[in-house]
Parts: sequence; structure tokens; C-alpha cells
Amino acid sequence: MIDAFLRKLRARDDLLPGEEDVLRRAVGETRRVPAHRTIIRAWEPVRQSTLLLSGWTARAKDLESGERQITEINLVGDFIDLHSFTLKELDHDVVALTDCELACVPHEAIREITEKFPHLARLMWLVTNLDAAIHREWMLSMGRRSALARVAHLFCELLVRLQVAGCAGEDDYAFPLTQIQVADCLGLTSVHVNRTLQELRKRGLVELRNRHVRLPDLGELQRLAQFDPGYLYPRKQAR
Amino acid sequence: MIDAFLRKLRARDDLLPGEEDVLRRAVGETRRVPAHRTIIRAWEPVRQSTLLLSGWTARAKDLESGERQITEINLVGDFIDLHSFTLKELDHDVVALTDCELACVPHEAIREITEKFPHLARLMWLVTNLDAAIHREWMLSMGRRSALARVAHLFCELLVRLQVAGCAGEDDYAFPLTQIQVADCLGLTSVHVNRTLQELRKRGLVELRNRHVRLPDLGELQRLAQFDPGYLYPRKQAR
DNA sequence: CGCGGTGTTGAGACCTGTCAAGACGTGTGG
DNA sequence: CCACACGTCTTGACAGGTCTCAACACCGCG
Repeated sequence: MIDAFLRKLRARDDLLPGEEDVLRRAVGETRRVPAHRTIIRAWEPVRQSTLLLSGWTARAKDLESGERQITEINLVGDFIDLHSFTLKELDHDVVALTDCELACVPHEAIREITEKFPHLARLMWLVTNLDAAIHREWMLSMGRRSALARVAHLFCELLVRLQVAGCAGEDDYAFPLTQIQVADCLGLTSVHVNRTLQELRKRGLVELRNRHVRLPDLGELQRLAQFDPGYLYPRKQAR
Repeated sequence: MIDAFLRKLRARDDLLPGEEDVLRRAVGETRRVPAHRTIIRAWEPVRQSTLLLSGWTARAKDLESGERQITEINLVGDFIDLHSFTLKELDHDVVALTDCELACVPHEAIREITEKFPHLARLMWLVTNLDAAIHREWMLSMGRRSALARVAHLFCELLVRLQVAGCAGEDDYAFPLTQIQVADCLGLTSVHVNRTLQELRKRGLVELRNRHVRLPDLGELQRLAQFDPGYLYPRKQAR
């Protein structure tokens, strides 16, 4: 159930004896939410963190004028709000992009981990820092990459992350986002995302239909996006 | 010496007895670096984190084409790379924007804190999560705010953060950045930053000269920027 | 006094946004 | 089974914000 999360941790460091058990015991009840539901509302007190067991979620910030910026996509095995353990309330909403299965982990349990399992606590700290690294790469996209490179980069990132989670093939994966949601991720309009996708299709870099994407020329796509997976910290290391 | 950092922590939660001492003992030697120096280079192994005692630094990511994106400004009392404790290497450079004084904190010392001072460790975890919250707000700026609002928002953020650090007046502070660096923060060109600054001056919202800025109509500036300091998590809370 | 970096200005290009309309697809109710 | 409604995708014409390139002014400093 929490296996995708364990895999994510083990990709970065070996777990010590007992750590897997503690984590399994830390997990409380699970629940399902339908697509479009707001799972966590900004600025409301949070007493538990939530692990994503299946589906896609997004962290979204809105301006008064209604424009939305998605600051991160979360996938199977991600905590959607582990940072709420230290922050106690979030500066953004978390919304379900698809139907989702969620597992609760009470902050009290995480606190116990910080008291008694410091190595595991460091790994959970690491996980929140991985989110921040993704944030920084997205900033680079929004500040300095063209629309074409931005869209390409998003497809590249999601491929790698879904592969780690075991939810993607060599060069394809289920892609549930609408063009509106892609636009909200990239700081573009949906009209322009549409035209950009057409350009990527014309170049033979992206095949997208029926909520499924294939990236037939990954090398070229990565070159176009200047995608380097280093920022996802895929290496195992003592931490 | 590390007082600005202590103030930053105490603004979020009370310290327990002994925690201040541990922190003071954790700090190793200090050093000075001149402006423009690269303090930490991306992807090189890091064995210590660095506390900023004076000056301004930036986290910078570059594209091959040479375009730069600054993903965060760090100020007195900030760790410039606390996340390197879990990440072991950084996905970005850290550069000195001004002459800086730095203090080393060996990762070994932070590791000890996670082993023996879990509450303090949680506060240091919190500090890295504050960085991520700033990242998210900057993403909102770059994705959805106009150039005018972006520049305004940056001035608002720096005012609040410098006030917490005790380095700003009611409505003014020393502002050492060039327009090129501001552009790199906001995903704009320096030419456009220049024109945007003129517009802000014309509206009576920003007075900037001699590396010093005053914000005569803070309320209006914040309204224009849709600035809400909540994302800086200025509240004290048990953590 | 000259130099290099920074700030300023102008003209024009271009990328992306805006607005609007229609096509397409899917689920629902009659 | 059809009609309809709704969201999404697509397309076109046009607007506008931001960028590019270039030149010049300014200023601190050696």
C-alpha cells in the first residue's frame, strides 16, 4: 500500500531495520476522493499528512483575479503535504486532478519518528527538500524557458517520476491532465498550450490522445527542454 | 553572531533549554567572500551548511544558453544551503550578491541535532520548508503576475524578511541588487525591469536610488502586487 | 582620464494572450 | 435511441506585453 513511498525512499538511501515497520504503523485510515475535489484548503490547520496511494494531485495557488498557478504535481508514492508537519497550515490548496486514494499519517506519528527514528526523519526531511528542488526547476521553466521547452520539460519530468513510481512504460504513460491544467502548471494559457502541443506533435516528439502520452523521440525532447534529471536526485546515498 | 538565525527560529516557536547552546556550538569557523563570488557550485559534494551572517546571496540556475534564473534571495539569518544536509549536493549555484560573512555548520553537527535534539531538528526542517513556500510564491509571480506586480511583490517580500532580520526600517531598506539581478529573479529582462521601475516611480510606489529603496505607499504597493505575507509563516506555534 | 559595469531610451519584432466561435466527445435525461 | 448540455479541444484574427538590438548616458574607480 505504501510501497511506492518506500520505493521512493529506498531509491535515495537504504532503510534501517525497523524503519519500514514504523512507517507502516504510522499510516492510519485510507479514503477515496473524486477528481476536482479540494483535498486540503490553504490556511486551515492540518493535523496529519497525506500519502497519495493512487491518482494525481496538484498544489495550487490562486490570485484574486482567479488565475491559478499549479506549483507541483504529486503522483503515487508522494506525500501531498508532508511539509504541513512543520508548517501546520499550507500556503496553497491541494486538489485532486483524478480520482485518488489517500492514506492519513497523523503528525503525532511523524513527531514520534523525529523523536525515535532520526535516520527515517532525515529521509522524510529529504522528501520535502525534493519537492523544493522540483519547485526550483519549475521556476527555471517559467522564468527562462519558451513555451515549447516548458511543455516538453513537463512531459520529461513526469515520465521519470512515474517510472520511479512504477507507473510508466519506457516512453509512455497515462496522462490525465486537461490542457487547462497543463497551462496552470506552466504559467501559460490553454490556447497557447494547445498550439504548443500541435507543434510538438508536428515535430514527432509527443503523441497525446485519449489521456495517454507517448514520447517517441525522448532524446530530442530532452534536448529541446534542456531536461537533466539530476534535480530529481535519483541517486542512493547515506543520509 | 547567529542571533539573526535564532530570531528567525524564535519567531516561529520558542526554543527549548539547551537548544541555543547546541546551535552556538555547532557553528564552526566564519569567513568572508566578496560580491560575485560563487560560494557553492551545483552538483559538488557538500559536507557543511552555511549560515549567512551579513550580506545577500542568491540561488541561481542557468540554462545552457546562459540565461539565469535566481530562485531565491537569502538574507542575514538565513541558511543559504540547509537543504544540502539531506540532499548532499545542490541543484543550483549559490552566489554572493554582495560582500558576505558566512559561518560553517558541519553536517555532522546537524546530524547530531537530529539524533539528540528532535525539536530543534524540526525547526531546522521547518526552515527549509519556508524556503519552499517562498519558491511557490515566486512561481505564482512568474506564472501569473504581470511584470509590474512581480517587481512590486519582490520589494514587499524583501521588506518583510529584512524587518524580521532587523535590517529594514518601517518602509525602506538597503537594496544592493542591480536591475540585471532583479530581472534574473523575476524571469524578465533588465530592460523591462528598468521600464517597470520607472512606472512604479511614476506611480509614487517606489523610490530607488543609491542602492537604497523606500516604499512610500506600502498599502497600495501590496495591493498592486497582491502581496500577503502569510506565505512567510510569521506566526509562532508549537512545532 | 579612460574604462567597465550599470542604467536609460527608442524602434521594431515576436511570443504569448485575448476574445470569440465552432467542433468534438461524453454523460445524462427523456 | 436521440437530444441536449457541458467541458474540452481547436482555430482565427487581433492585441499587447515583453524581448531584442542598439546606442548613449551615467558613475565609481583605478
